[in-house]
Amino acid sequence: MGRGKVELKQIENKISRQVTFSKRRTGLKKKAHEISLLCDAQLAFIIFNTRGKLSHFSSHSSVENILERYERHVNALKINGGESGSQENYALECLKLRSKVEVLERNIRNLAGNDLDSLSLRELQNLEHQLEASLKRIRVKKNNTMKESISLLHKKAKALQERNSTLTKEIKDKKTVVVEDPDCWVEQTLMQSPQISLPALTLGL
Amino acid sequence: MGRGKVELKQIENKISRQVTFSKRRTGLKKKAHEISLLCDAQLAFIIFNTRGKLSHFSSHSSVENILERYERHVNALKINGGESGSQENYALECLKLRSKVEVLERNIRNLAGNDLDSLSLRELQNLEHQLEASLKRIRVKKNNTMKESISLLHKKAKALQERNSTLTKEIKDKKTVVVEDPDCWVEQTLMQSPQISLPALTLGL
DNA sequence: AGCTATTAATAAGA
DNA sequence: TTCTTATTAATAGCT
Repeated sequence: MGRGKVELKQIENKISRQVTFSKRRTGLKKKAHEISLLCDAQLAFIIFNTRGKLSHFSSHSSVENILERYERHVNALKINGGESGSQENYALECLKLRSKVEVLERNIRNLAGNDLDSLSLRELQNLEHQLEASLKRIRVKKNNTMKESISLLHKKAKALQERNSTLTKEIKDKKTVVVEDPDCWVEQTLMQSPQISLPALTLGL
Repeated sequence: MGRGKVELKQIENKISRQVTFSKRRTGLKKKAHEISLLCDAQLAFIIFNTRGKLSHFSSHSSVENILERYERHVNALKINGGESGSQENYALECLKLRSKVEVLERNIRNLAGNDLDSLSLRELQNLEHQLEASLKRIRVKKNNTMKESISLLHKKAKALQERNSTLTKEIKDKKTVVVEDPDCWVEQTLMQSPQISLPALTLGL
């Protein structure tokens, strides 16, 4: 919707990227506002531009309120057994969790082949072997998934083909009957036609 | 944009409200995705429908990451003078960190080729491609590290060999002296011996 | 879920 | 940024 189509990739020119950002952000806010009104939905969105400048929008209350609701929602899924945790424990847990997050994030970066400078040769080799093993497992899983799909589709195809032959045969039979009773033929044909007009092999995935 | 204009107020009919919600939510996600791609922006949005059902979308990392970034941003704005809120903030941060840890751990398990059952075929393929790319990078890094080690060792070896020749030559010189002064020879030899008895090529690693 | 007549968003240009 | 306008995209109302 503009003077031409746009490719879905980063706009090279910095100025037009900024202009587009500004325009589309306005559009996004408008749409967000509309859906919240029309459909009685609560929403928040947060957006950082390339340079890290923040904009945000929320339908009803503050962004914070909605984020809190979000957190509650996400955390409600967990059984969250121990209510025993007092205030001090939260502070302590925070510290632990922060360092845990740091470690996990570094692991993930390494698994993605980034931030490798700090690793020794041995660690690099371990990483390599680990990824090779992962890849193997993932490929096995993928192949199994694909095989399952395929055999399912084969079964489906077969069933449909059988149904097809049955129907074809039925048609022949009806025709034979017809020769003996023209009125009946017309009636039968009309009734059958929707089914006859192709139980096309819908092999959807 | 539809068969007619719509008034900006809650849609009375429950069914059409739901349908509109679903359609517009899709549109909103699409637009969000587009702006994030076109303008290199990071964004997250969170939306609850009338009945409190949650949907969310985020451009790059997880919603959690962007929320965290948001919190950091907002907190940086506040002078954060009052320590009053700190206790509650810890509790809130804990909740966020816990869910973040959960997300990260799931990512790591997937990267290790575990817990793949919940993934679609497409997700499996993405994972496969990601790991292939990682592996490539890691191998490049490993090779570079090895090459560096090797050239370093070559240099070291060369230096040691040179030192070796120097020492060998020195010994010969001493022997010549020795013939003229046996006492001196013994003393010198004893002093030199630790070095002579092989500056064995300690090619570390 | 699809299908289109319509309206709305927006790219390019000023 | 803001306005204009030619075009493309989203979607309201129906099936």
